[in-house]
Amino acid sequence: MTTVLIVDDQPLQRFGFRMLLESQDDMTVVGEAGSGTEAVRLTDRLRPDVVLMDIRMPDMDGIEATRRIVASGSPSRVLILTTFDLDEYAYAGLRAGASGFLIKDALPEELLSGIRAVASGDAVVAPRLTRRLLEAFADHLPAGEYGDAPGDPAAHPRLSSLTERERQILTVIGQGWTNSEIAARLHLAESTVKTHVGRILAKTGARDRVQAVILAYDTKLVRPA
Amino acid sequence: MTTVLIVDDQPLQRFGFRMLLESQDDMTVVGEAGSGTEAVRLTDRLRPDVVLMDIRMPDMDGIEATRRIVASGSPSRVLILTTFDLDEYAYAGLRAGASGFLIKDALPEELLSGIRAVASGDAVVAPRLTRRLLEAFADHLPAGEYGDAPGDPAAHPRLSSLTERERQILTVIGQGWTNSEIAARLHLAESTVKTHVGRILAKTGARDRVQAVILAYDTKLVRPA
DNA sequence: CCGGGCGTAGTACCGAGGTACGACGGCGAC
DNA sequence: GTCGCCGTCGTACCTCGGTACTACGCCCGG
Repeated sequence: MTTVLIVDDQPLQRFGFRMLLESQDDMTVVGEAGSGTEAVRLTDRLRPDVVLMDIRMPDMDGIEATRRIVASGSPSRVLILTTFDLDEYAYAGLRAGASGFLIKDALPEELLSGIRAVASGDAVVAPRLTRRLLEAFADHLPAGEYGDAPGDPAAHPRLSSLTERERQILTVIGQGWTNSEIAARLHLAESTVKTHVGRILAKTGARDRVQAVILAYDTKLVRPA
Repeated sequence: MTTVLIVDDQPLQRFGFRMLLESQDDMTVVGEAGSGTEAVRLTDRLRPDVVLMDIRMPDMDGIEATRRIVASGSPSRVLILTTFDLDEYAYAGLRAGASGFLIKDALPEELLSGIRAVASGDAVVAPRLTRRLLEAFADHLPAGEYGDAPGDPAAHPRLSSLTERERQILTVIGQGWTNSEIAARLHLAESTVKTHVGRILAKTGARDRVQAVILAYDTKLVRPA
């Protein structure tokens, strides 16, 4: 039986979670907390398998509460659950030692399987966040036996307004391709490529493709050979 | 409709995946590949939304194939799927630019939802791996600045034939300056700058200043901001 | 002294790159 | 439905970059 502590400042929200969890015969809600300080205190006392932690709370937010719970050496694992998919939250939450990070728009089944995964010692991150986390932390991944890789786009402020397609075009610009080469290899008209390039320059503030290349390197969109 | 390319050296395995995917009315298998080289070729030709990539294959493994697909600027996203949950594989695969990494013991539903997540631009990692990845993140987050070895750019073979002046010009090219800017700031005529640039391109084999910029970064003549 | 590398400078030419439009189909949000 | 974003394609125009070739003064080494 997986024991869960629900932490959220909204009673209605807690109620919904409780109903969902109690409907599962392998889970039980052992307590509820409405603030960070209460969460820390109850976790220490109840020692639940999983703490379902909201972020935005009065008194002490979920990140800080997570940090204290983890730092206390508690065996309880923290699964952060929030309305917001802001990167900083995920970043901070995981740094604080959370075992997972899900967004509240997740399907009920996803939440349940997430809780089970966390309870069994695994970890989960909402797919929407996983992508950005990987991008942000690809640099810091330990090198495997396969050596260096060309890495992947980084979520960088100057690139944030680019569409997926534009980021892709910028990548190949960074690899030194001419417009006509880009057109040929991506099966596009050169005029289309020019349109994309123009928009990339406008959005990033780069003056020409040379500065776009520099930007691509600086943001680690492309990497030195 | 999500288009998928199945890459696995075992025909029986491919058959199983095909059956599973084709049973979904929002997915279609557009091709199969039995090796890494074939995977790269077919991805370029078929441009599937998702490439379901096995790791252990003859000829070229899935990691290298992933690296090439991503480096080519392809819009296709790679979801690595393997029997082994070895960390190095996950690290290498994600560093290679994969959008996801699942283990073959996953439930069919998990595979399907993973494919959908990846197709929609998100990313997924098997929970069993997620935990260790997060630990790796945590370890490497505070680290940050571990600089590269000094390395004298001048020693690089492609730069060795450049004169001091040419290396200087190449450096400022690498900083994004136009010919006229270089002329103004170095108190030269633009024609002189053009002469230098032309010689630099000839000596280094770079086709244009864009490739010269890339060369400057690759040889560490200039470094990311 | 003279050859040769180097840095400087010029002219002429042309193609690639970038700008400024306009246009259209698809698709998701409202 | 309708609006707006995205990706696509087109035309026209002009600038910048790169090539080709020539030329001159400097300094060093033979």
